[in-house]
Amino acid sequence: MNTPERLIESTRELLWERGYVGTSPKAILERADAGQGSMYHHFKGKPDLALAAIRRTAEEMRATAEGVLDGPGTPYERVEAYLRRERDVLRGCPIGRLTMDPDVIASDELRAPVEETLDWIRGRIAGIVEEGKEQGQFSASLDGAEIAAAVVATVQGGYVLARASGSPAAFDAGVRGLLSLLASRPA
Amino acid sequence: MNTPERLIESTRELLWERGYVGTSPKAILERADAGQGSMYHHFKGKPDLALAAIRRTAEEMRATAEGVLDGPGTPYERVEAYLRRERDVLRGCPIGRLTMDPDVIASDELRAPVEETLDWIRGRIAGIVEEGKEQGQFSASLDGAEIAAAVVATVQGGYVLARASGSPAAFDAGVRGLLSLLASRPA
DNA sequence: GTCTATAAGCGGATAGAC
DNA sequence: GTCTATCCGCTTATAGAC
Repeated sequence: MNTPERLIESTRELLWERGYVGTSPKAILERADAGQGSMYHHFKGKPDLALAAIRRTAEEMRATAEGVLDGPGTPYERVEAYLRRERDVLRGCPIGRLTMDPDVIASDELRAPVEETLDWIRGRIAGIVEEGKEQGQFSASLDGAEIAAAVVATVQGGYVLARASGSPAAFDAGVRGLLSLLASRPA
Repeated sequence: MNTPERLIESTRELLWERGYVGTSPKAILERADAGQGSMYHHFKGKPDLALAAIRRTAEEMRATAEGVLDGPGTPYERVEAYLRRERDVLRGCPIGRLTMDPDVIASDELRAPVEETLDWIRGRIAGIVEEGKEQGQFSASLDGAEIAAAVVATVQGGYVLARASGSPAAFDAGVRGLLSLLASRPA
């Protein structure tokens, strides 16, 4: 792996573990086994490197989500597959965690990939729910976009509960709870 | 307000805005209009002051939640009141955001009030859902603890979605989505 | 209790040699 | 492209005067 590549990968790891504010260029350089000069040669600075890292993580996450949402099965099964997909729960969401980073939120450029990724997933799930409504699997009274927001929020909030308690159990409980609601056919 | 009080309040504000990693003693002192000496006289250091601040915020949050969950109405209405309660959505949850802070999660002492608060709210809602099951308002097939996890996760994740998009709309959508599922009586 | 002084190291970056 | 040197301000304290 070449130097810019190692820098981006190290930054991705550190952003995931410690967030933007908690990640220093020095820590990145150590992990990438690169020198100061290399970093400032390939990138304008910390925000520029972080942007490259965030964009890549966003792209990867979108691909992973699409891989699950595009799978076979009924609309319910595809949403279920998204919710139950294997996750490193205690590490949290590498994209969602950035929303708690004041410097990321303060920068339109850094926030953009975060917003786009979460918006895209919500839109994708909303479409699947609408499909399910047409097929009669979901009640016509449901709103696709609202259900999608609840689904994605349950995942993002599940990470919060899991990290608070130091165990993935709460994440799994939330997912099961939401699925039990989604599965009950309305009268 | 006396000095220790001002220090705690300033720390609470900064932890909410910038998290633990993003909050420096210097910033606290400036906001509290206190000197270095005062802070180290009243507190052992940053972690000690942060602990006092987190404990107070946790206590306050629990009281606020209890105020809503203890209110009048059916179980559904009380859960709805919790979900719809007025919130400064774009500021995020002052307790939940701490779970994304590496130094908070790394410290059992700092994490404890976070865990206890979220656990307590989940337990409280779980009880209300079980009440609703007894009264036939909720399906007997639902699990109180799982629904509670989904409810709290939707709130916590709603903050993430809202902050990502820079608008409270996604938070509200998630809440409405969950409520629509909760309201549909199963066949 | 509060103030000022002092300190070792980090954060984020620039400059110029190689 | 990468390295070392250098920079200034911040971080997180400690020490001791008042």
